[in-house]
Amino acid sequence: MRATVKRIFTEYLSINGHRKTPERFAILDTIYSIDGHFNIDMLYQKLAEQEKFRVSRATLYNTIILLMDAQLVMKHQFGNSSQYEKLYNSGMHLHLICTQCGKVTEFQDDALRAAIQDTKFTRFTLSHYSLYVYGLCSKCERAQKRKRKLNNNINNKK
Amino acid sequence: MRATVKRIFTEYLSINGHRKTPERFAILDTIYSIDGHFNIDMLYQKLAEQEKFRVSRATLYNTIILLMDAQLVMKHQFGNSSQYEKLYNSGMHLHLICTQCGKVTEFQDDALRAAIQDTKFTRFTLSHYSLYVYGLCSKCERAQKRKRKLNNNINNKK
DNA sequence: GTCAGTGCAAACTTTTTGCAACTAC
DNA sequence: GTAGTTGCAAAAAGTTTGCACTGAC
Repeated sequence: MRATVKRIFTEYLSINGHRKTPERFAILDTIYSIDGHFNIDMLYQKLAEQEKFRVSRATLYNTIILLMDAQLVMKHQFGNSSQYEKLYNSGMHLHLICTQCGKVTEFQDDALRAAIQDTKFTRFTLSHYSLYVYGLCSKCERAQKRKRKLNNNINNKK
Repeated sequence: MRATVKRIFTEYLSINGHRKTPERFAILDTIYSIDGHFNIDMLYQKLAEQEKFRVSRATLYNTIILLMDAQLVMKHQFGNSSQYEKLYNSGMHLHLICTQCGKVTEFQDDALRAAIQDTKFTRFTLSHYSLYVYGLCSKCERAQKRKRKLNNNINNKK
């Protein structure tokens, strides 16, 4: 897996006339060692601790742009800071987001995946996708119900 | 439509013990006069020109949070600044995003919409959703092909 | 040797926060 | 009258940019 994405990235850099710097490969490798979402800060810290490399934030931003262009990384923006995710061989882009507590969960659903993949677009070539389903997680749903009941009682008494 | 969302918002404010300030209703009304996406800056300017109200950005951010909680507005984050969109009676949350030029297009597909709506989630209550399909628009696809051909020629000559 | 790429810090943009003034209740 | 809201300005958070230095080609 890591070897494969490294090859893809090398090829991408060659074709587009970019240099093959050690920083770029260290970043790619670190990204593919992370499961799930990460942001620039997490990536910065992970690189700082596990690798010998000290890579600046500016370089992280630069490299992420290349990796997105090479279809090796995708960007999400749930919260305040952008979240990224490895893209190669990773089908997990269906998200449940609780509008109350903000918790993000990934889920699997083959029927849904097929429906998206099979959709025909006019004048557009699909490369990848991401679905965000908003609603209430079970915890917040229960809290909401309690709250409503409480407010109804107050309003009825008025 | 505007009257309906105003009623929903009024109810929401009552139930949650928030005040019914003129600023809040002016913001709601302006949002529902906008078609498609908008960001805080656009909303600020629109309010400044069309309404008598001068509403600060802080108030816009505060109110948007209430409107999201009341399920009247949803938030996207494509580019740098957050984009928002009215949510009531609006089914257009399927987006095509060109990874090259960044163009965002909304599209309709009833089969896809049904597939999403019919998906059963465990311990999660769907309220709304948003699908982002990434790829190349026809313009950038053509540009990409030209570029690849050019690079192949260069590499072959080497 | 050359120029793309890097690190650093400053600049910029967007969003959040603190506080005094205001007003819906 | 009294909290919840607002406006303003300052602060914070995230990202981009300018510039001198470095190293891949």
